[in-house]
Amino acid sequence: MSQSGHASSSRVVTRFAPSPTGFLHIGGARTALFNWLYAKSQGGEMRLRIEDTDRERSTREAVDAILDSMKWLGLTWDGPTVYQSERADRHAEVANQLLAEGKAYKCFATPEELTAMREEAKAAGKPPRYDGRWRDRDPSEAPEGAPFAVRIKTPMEGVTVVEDAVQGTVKMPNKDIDDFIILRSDGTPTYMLAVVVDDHDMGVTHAIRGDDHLTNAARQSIIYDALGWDRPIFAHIPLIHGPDGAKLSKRHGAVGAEAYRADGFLPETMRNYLARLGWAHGDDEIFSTEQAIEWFGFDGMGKSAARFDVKKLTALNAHYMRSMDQDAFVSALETSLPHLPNHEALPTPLEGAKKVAFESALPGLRERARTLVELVDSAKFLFATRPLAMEEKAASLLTDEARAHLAKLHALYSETTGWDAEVLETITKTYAEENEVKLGAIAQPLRAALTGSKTSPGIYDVLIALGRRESLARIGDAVKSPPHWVGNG
RNA sequence: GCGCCCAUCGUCUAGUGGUCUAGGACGCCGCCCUUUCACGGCGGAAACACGGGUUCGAGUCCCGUUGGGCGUGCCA
Repeated sequence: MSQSGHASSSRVVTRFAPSPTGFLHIGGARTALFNWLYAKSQGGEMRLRIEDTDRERSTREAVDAILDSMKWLGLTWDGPTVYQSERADRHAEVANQLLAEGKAYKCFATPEELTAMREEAKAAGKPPRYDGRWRDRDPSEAPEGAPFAVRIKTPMEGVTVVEDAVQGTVKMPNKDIDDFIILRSDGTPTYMLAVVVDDHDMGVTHAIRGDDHLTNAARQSIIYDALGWDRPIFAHIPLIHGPDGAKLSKRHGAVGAEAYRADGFLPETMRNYLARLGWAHGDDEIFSTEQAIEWFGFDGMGKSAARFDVKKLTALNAHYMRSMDQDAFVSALETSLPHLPNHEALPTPLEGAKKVAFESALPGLRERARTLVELVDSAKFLFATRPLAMEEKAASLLTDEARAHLAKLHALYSETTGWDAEVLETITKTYAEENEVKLGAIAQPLRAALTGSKTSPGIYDVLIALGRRESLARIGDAVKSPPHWVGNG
């Protein structure tokens, strides 16, 4: 194991260190994004470390889910994935070193003792901290073979100062930090020790994480100091809260990143939205990932918690839905499709005439859908089989009068040899003018006949996407049958 | 309880002592465009938590109050 001191190189190394106890939390996704953006912006690298020292709660499924979500979001990491649990020997080694140097000590207090200690302190109106009862006691006073945990000796006086890239100078009185455990009685490390040792050994130069860790930074600094190691630069970013300002939790809706994929949001949207939450580059709202990398820095970070706003996320997604180039969009759709609840609405594999129809309608569909889920819903009419199921409001458009118009239009459309938007528009508008009816009085029933719905892309686009044969057949259906039977179907 | 952090429209934010009668975005309302729905365009309502200082001058600096968050585990 490399002991080679702190990084003397100027290469930036950030890291994302989730604990695998569930899916990738949306807050975690943003932490990962910031670490990634900063590493990229500095020409450095981001490492990934799975903090699975709590064997009880860590699962393989959770690890897979987290990696899967990161991949979806396009957040790549450098080097091997480090599993903290595999480094237990190294952690114990460091704890023993501290023990040997007299900077840590064995504590033989039992869990019951500790609980009692806390309750007494609480009852007396004092802070519930470990009282240091074994700090200066000789281990020989403990019962033979009694289990012990290793605690670090926190300075009794003074303050521990953390220079934070986001929060500024933060001072914690040492009297308020107790002698916390670094090695459990079963010989495994606690989070506090493992983080310090791993960040050091991995050459991490910047620890960018949620500000729920801000007070931990002081504790970790005490370990760094005891070891004589340089601390990384800490950057504690504000947390994401729910719409009500409280900690983001299940009751606010989706908290897992993968849920947003299932809801039809694009990775581009997520990166842009998450980056904008707690960080800003002037008034820029919509920016590419490349721009974010170029602009990213701690000076753009805010200090206060931001509330997660699905409405704004949706609006941003709508933007990317219609502005991405077609190839990138199709690729994103294919990636997300299996995760969408309504994915069965699209034929798989999508090929031949269906593929042609879909791609033909796609620009018009994208313009109107805010999410991939909405897009898939709106594409259903393309693949519907005749006779079309019809929404009630659409059926009501097909009055006898409207159907009479459609019959004549059907005849006109049948006569034409070309089947392109220009020709169809000319025929339709000419018909409307000659018969002195508003275009809407024709276009709307036509839309109903073709899509079974009151809303759709432009009517000529629909005609084109459906093709001559299917379009004429659907119009014919509407002409032949009174609409009410369809609505009751 | 104790410690730490935070505080501009409903929400995300711009703002680094004078150009702020506070700007942008989402959302909301109205109008226009229009074959539907969207898109787009135009306009509108909407904020410096409160109280003291410092200063010629404070959204911007300091202190306090209030409110919110985090931490206080042999969880991470």
